[in-house]
Amino acid sequence: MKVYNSLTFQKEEFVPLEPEKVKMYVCGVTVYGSPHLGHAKSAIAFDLIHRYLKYKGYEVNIVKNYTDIDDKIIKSSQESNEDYRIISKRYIDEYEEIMEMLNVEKDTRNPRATEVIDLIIKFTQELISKGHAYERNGSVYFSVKSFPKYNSILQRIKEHANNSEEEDYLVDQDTAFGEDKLDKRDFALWKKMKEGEPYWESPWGKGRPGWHIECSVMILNYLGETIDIHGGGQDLRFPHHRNEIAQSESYSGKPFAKYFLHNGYVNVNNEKMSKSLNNFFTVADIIKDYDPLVIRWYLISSHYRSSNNYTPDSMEPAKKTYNRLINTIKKVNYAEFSEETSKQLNVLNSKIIESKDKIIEAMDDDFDTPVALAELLTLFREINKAILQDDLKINQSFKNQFLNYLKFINEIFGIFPFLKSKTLPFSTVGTNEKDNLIKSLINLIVDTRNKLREKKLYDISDIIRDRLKELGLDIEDKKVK
RNA sequence: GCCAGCGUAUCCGAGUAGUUAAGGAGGCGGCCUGCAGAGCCGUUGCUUUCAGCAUCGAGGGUGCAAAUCCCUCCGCUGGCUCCA
Repeated sequence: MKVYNSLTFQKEEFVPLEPEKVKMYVCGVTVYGSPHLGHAKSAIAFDLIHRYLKYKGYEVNIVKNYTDIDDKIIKSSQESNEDYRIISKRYIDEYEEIMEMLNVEKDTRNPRATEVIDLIIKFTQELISKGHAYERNGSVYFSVKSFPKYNSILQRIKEHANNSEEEDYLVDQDTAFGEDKLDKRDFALWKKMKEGEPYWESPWGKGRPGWHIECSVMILNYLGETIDIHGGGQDLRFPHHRNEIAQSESYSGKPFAKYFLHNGYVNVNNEKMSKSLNNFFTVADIIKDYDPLVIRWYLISSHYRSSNNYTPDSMEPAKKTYNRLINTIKKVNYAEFSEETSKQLNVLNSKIIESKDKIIEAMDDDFDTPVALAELLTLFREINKAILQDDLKINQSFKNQFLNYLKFINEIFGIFPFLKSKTLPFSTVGTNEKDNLIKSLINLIVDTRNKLREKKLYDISDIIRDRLKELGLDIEDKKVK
C-alpha cells in the first residue's frame, strides 16, 4: 500500500512503526461555527483512510481534537455575551451530529484543548528547560533558532538559492513582528491573558495555550512520541504542522510522525471555501436538499488530495449516480429466484471477485477512490444488464456473494450504512402476523392490478399505481404477458 | 517574491511513457415499455461513411513510443503566522 507523504513530497510504501498497528492523529476543527462542506471533506477523507487501514487488518488508534479555546471563540463569546464553553459545546454537538449523518466512524478519542491544559503547561515547562522556549512578559514562545531544520520541514528549499535559509527568512528581522519575540518565526506556546478573556493559572501567570501546542501535547499523551500518520487540511501544512513538528521533536528528540497526509480543499468559484471569505455552504444546509450519503458520495468521487469545485448543482450528478446504485441493489433484492446455477451467474460471480480486487488495487495506491468507484459502477452496470436485460434468475449463493460485496464496499467507503443485517436491505416485511397481512394485501393489489393490465384497462391500473406512489410504494411494471 | 499544486472532451473527474484518455453527469439517437419509471446499447474533436487526421493550457525538447519525462511561456488556486 502506498501513501503520498507530504514530508517527502512523494508516494511511499506504508509501513507502520509496529506491525498491525497504526497510530493516527488528525487535526480537527475549531468549534465556533457550523461545519461546512470543507470540514466534511477533511473528515470524510480521513474516515476513508481510517476505514481502509482497518480493512487491511490494522488496529487503528485515531485521535482527532477539538480546539475549544482560541481567539475566534473568545471573540464570538464576547459578541454574543455567552460563555465560551457554551459556544464550543454547541458546535461540538452539531459537528458530531453531522458526522454521524455523514456516516463518519467514531474516533478512538476526541480530546478538547481545554482538557489538556495541565499537560500543555508541563510540556511548555519542559521546552523552556531544554532551551527551546523562553518566557517574555507572561507569554512563552518557541525558539525556532533552537531547531535548526525548521525551515526545511514540509517545504522544499531550492538548492541553487544563494541565501542561507536564515537570510531568506530573517530579512525582515527589524520590522515589527511582536515586541516580545526574539525571532520573527517564533510562535506562542502560551499566551498571556488579556483583560476579560478566559484564563488558566500557570507558572507564567494567567493565560491560555497557543494554537499549535495542543496537538503536540495530545499526540504525546494519547499516542506517544512518534506516530504513524498525521493528517489535516492542506492549509495546515504551515505554520501549524511545521510548528507541531518543531515543538514535539524538540521535546522528545525523536521523529514526530512518519507520514503527513493532507487533504485538498472544497472550492467555490475556484476560491477556497472558508469562513473568512464567507463563501461557505454548511453541511446542515445541503442536507436539506440532499441525502448525507449523496454528499459523501460527492466528496469521495474526487481524490482526497485534489480539490472539489462546489456549486449548488454539484450534488445532482452525485445524487443520480448514487440512486443508480440503490436501484441496482433493489433489483437484485427483487430479482426472480432460482436455485439453479446458470453460466451467466457464474460469470457475474467472477466479475464481483474481479471488481473487489480492482478496488483494493486502486485503494492501495494512495486511496484512489475515483478509480475504485469507477470499478464499482462498472460492476453494477453488468448486474443491471444481466437482471433487467436478460431476465437472469439469481440463486442464494449469488445473493450472498453480492451481499458480501456490498458489505465490503460499505466497510471501506461507508456508503451503504443500511446494511446491517444478513439480508438485503429492502425486504421490509417482517415475520409477525401484521406484517404477513400487509404483505398479502400488497400482493393482492399487485395481482389484481396485473389482471387489469392484461385486460388493457390501463386507466384504472395507472390510478392504482399513482395512488400507491402517494403511499410511498413504487411499482415498476414489466411487460404484460 | 518564496513554497506547494493545478490547467484533460459540453461539464465533473481519473490517468505520470506502451493497443480504445477510466468513470459519472448532460445532449442526441436507438432498444425495452400500453404508458411511466428503471435499465441497456450507440454517439457526443475534424474531414466527403466503413478511412484518415487531430487531441489532454501554449510552444519547444528527449525518446522507437509522451496527457505522462525535461525546458520556456501563459493562466489559475492555496500557504507564507485566523483556517479542514
